[in-house]
Order: sequence, then C-alpha cells, then structure tokens
Amino acid sequence: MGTTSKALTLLDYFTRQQHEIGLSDLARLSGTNKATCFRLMTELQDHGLIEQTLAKTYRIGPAVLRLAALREATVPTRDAAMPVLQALARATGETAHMSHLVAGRLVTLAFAYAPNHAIKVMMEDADVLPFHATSSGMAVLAHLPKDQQASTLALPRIGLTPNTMLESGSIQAEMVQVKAVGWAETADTFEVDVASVAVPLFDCNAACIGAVAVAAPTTRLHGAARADIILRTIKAATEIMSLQGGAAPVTVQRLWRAILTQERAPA
Amino acid sequence: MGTTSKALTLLDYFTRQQHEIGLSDLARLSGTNKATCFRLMTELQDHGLIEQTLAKTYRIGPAVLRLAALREATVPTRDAAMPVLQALARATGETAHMSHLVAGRLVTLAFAYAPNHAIKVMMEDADVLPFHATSSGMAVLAHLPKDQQASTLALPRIGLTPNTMLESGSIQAEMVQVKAVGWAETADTFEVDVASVAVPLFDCNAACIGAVAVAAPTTRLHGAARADIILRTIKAATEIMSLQGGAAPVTVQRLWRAILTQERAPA
DNA sequence: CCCGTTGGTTTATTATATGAACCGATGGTT
DNA sequence: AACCATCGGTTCATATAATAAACCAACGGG
Repeated sequence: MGTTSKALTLLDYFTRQQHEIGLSDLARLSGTNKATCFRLMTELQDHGLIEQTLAKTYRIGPAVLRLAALREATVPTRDAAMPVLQALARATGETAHMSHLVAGRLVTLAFAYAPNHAIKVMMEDADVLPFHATSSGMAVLAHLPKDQQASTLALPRIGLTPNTMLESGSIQAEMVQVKAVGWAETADTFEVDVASVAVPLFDCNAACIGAVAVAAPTTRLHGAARADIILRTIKAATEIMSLQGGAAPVTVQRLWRAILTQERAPA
Repeated sequence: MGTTSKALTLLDYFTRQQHEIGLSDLARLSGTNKATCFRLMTELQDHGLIEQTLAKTYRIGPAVLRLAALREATVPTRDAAMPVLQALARATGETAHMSHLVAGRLVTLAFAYAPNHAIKVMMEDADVLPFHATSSGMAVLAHLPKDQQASTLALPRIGLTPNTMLESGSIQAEMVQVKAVGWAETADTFEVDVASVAVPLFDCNAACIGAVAVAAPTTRLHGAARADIILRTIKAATEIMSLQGGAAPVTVQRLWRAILTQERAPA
C-alpha cells in the first residue's frame, strides 16, 4: 500500500463516536508504528486535515471545510438534495435521509425530520451505515457490480438486533428480491422498532452511488402509509438524480414506472 | 517533502475558478511527473477525496463531505458562527463573513448577506483571501507570531487595485497600526469600491485563527455607520469566540473593551 | 495521413518511509 | 519517595516505496 493511502486511512479512525484520538491510541488502532503514525499525522496536520488539541489529541482539521465547500460548489450533492429530502420528510411525516457510497462505505450525507410526530427516527451526518442491516445498504448493495458485492459480503458483520441478517445466503436472497422490485425495505434490523424504505441512486453512468430512504417506527410503516412512502421515496430519488445528472438503469426505471403508474405498492 | 504532503498539495490546485483538472494539466501545474501525479491522484481517489468525471478530469470527491460533517460535529465552527454572522449582516445592513487560517492560508468559511440593499458585496465559500489586500488578512496577519508574519510577507503579492499595498514596509506599518487598535480596515484594496472592517478571532490558546469582517461598498463605510459596524463586528467576534471556547489576548481584550465602553470608534 | 495531445503504464534508479530503541515528562500506585 | 507504565515525540540504520524517462494506444484537428 502507498504511503499516502496509509495516511488517509488514519482519517477513517475518526468517527462520531471517537472524534479525538491520541498518538499511541491511533497507532494501536491502525496497527502502524508509532513513529510512522506520528509522521503521517504531522503531514496531515500541515495541510489542515488534522489538528491537535491542547491535550495533544488529534482531531479532524478545518481544511476539510474548505474542501467540502468546494465540493458542493463543483457538484451540489447535499445542497441539491436537501430541499427534496425536506419535502419528502414533510409529505411522509417521517425521517428522510440520503447516503452516498464513498470508498466502499455508505455514508449519511443529509437528512430531514418531519415536525408532526413526537416519536421519530433520529439521524446523524457522517454516520457510516452497515450494508446488511439497513434498507439503504441493501438498496445500494443489490445494484453494485458483482465484484464489489462480493468484497462487501466478505467483510465481517455484526448483529445489531435479533432480526439482523448475518448469513451471506440470506443477504444474497434479499439482494435478488431488492433488485427485482427496485427498492429495499428493512424492519428491526438496524435498531428495534425502526423500519425503513430505501431507493437506490445512480450516477450518469447508471452506476449505483447511494440511496434515499425514509425511516419510521416499525408500527407506522404499514398499509396505506407504507405504500405512500414507497411511492414518494421513488419520486424523491428520481428528482434528486435529475438534479445531479444521474439516471437509473433502464431495468430499474421500468420497475419504478410500473409502481408509480399503478399508484400502488406491490407486495 | 513527504509523499503524503505532495499528494495533499495536489488538492490545493482545485479552486472555485478551476474545479476540474485533467491529469496532464495537473502534472504541469504542480510540477510533478505525470506518472507520479497519476499515482497520487489514484490514491486520493481510492479514499474518495478525489473523483474522476466522465471526461477523465479530476475533481474533489464526496469523502470530504463526511469529513466536514465530522469536523462540524467535533468543533462546530461554521454552524456556531452562522447565526452570529446573520445577525451581524442584518444589524449592519452589509455582508458579514468569517475566515479561518488553514495551513497558512486564509479561507472563507461562512458568510451572510443583508436583505436591505440592492448593492452588496458578494462572497463565496472556500475562497482563499490575500492577506495584504483584505481587512481580514491584515487583522489576522497583525496578530500572528513573528515567524509566520515573516513567511507570509515573503510570499509574492499581486496588486488587485491601484490601492493595494505591495511593499513589505507599508504592510508592516499597517500591521503595527492594526495591532494598536485591535481591528483592521481596508478600502479599495481588494476590489475597487469595496471596503471592509475586520476583527481577529483567537483560539483557547489566544492564538489568532481567523477573522470576522463586514464588507460594504466604500461609500457606505463612513461616519456613524462605520462606527456602528466596528462596534458590532467586535461584539460578533467576541460572541463567536465565546461559542467556540476561544479568547483574545488580554492586550486585545483591553482595546476592545475601551472601544465598546466609550461607544464610539477611535480614529 | 500526420502531428500533437490526451490518460495511462512500465522500468531501473534513487530517495523516502519504516520501526526498534530511546528520551523526558506525566501521573498513578505501592 | 521510589517505582512503573504510559504518554507524545525523536533518532538512525535498514528496507521499501516513490520517482521520472520513455513508451503505449487513443483521440482530434489540420
């Protein structure tokens, strides 16, 4: 592996749960030599990607803000999707969110809450979603190239609830199902009492790059409400893709058109 | 220079003006060998910091969005400053903005417009500001450690208007003046007819990390309005610092207190 | 048909990254 | 107070990774 990759890999250890890490800890976590880790972090620090606190711990630096602003100016992903997500949340009365595939991981980039329920599903930006336990993950996984599916399935999985799928076989069966209907659904697999519906997003090459999803308490994702949510999520996905110059593969487009025209969600 | 630094330096060539760059162009711009450039870009791409368009040009990738969200979750710089800037813009009727020092450069991180004027100063996120031609730049430069001042002054400067200061001598004289009053002011040095007032920001170590500024058409930055803007900008800066756990050096605090208590801007 | 340019690849050479051991400082524990 | 573990950071011989010139094939005018 290249030195640059090693340095950039160090950034991955900073998460919402652990956003400040000391040198020795980071060296241990990443399995790098302490001296190497120090040198790499110093280099990241010189460019503002990392900064050090008073307590000498490292954290993500301010340079990423400039890069993110530049990214949004170049490809307005988040800014373009935000109003669509807000409309989706308002219309469904539930939590809407969008995740993108970044370097093989599914990252939450934006979300919107609905005001009309006391109980709602809460989200965090920059969260990394497990493929096997979320509808977004399954929606994306099902539409990935075979090799990426295989490498993703080869990763270790953890059971977040009693309902989480763990065996490759059942996940692959679900992937077939997801691909056959054009959207994905999970209930109580990520967290108990949380269910969600997800629709994949594609770029201009018809390659799957993420998903739009609506998450709700399991008890509210039934019957007519559920059917409505499925329709609206598909519409939101197509809208976001048109804003970003993406397009679903024709096979998926056909599935969606069928669902939208019959104005009813299939089994 | 380390390999990682070389790779990260490549990111700096992506600007608001030039946000997509081809391989040969980038190799030329950065002075790196084309093969090296390719390898480094591929590595950045593997981590999502860079992505390639259909036309094979490179651009900033989606991973920076995750990092930026994580940064804001760790240190809510932008999110915390935004309401203060909006209030400042509303109260002054002009454009307010905040810039931070990132890896030796001054980067615009947030701004807010006022609704009440047809003519206003426009801003862009992620812009890099020249120290010698902006009030924010001078405010920061004046409060930097001597060695950083020297290295900044050693950089080449360009004259953006006939009024832009270019000689080190006049810039250093201005720095003394800025440090003596605790804030900075420029008129027609960045762009003709644009004037601005800036107040430095400090972190918890009392090290200067950026500035808050109000920019207005030169004709509107006079008399009572100017005095009011100076007061409000100082108040906004102290507010932002208290939100972020920073504090100005006692010398600067004294200057500000004097200005605020006499409720009048000094010459 | 040619010529210049593009993105990308190969190769021997060389410069850079690496990691064990070390340092001084800090903070509990006995 | 002596001890010990751990912290962030440094040193230096060794080994690995980065480098750059030359080379592709493909594309687009003139």
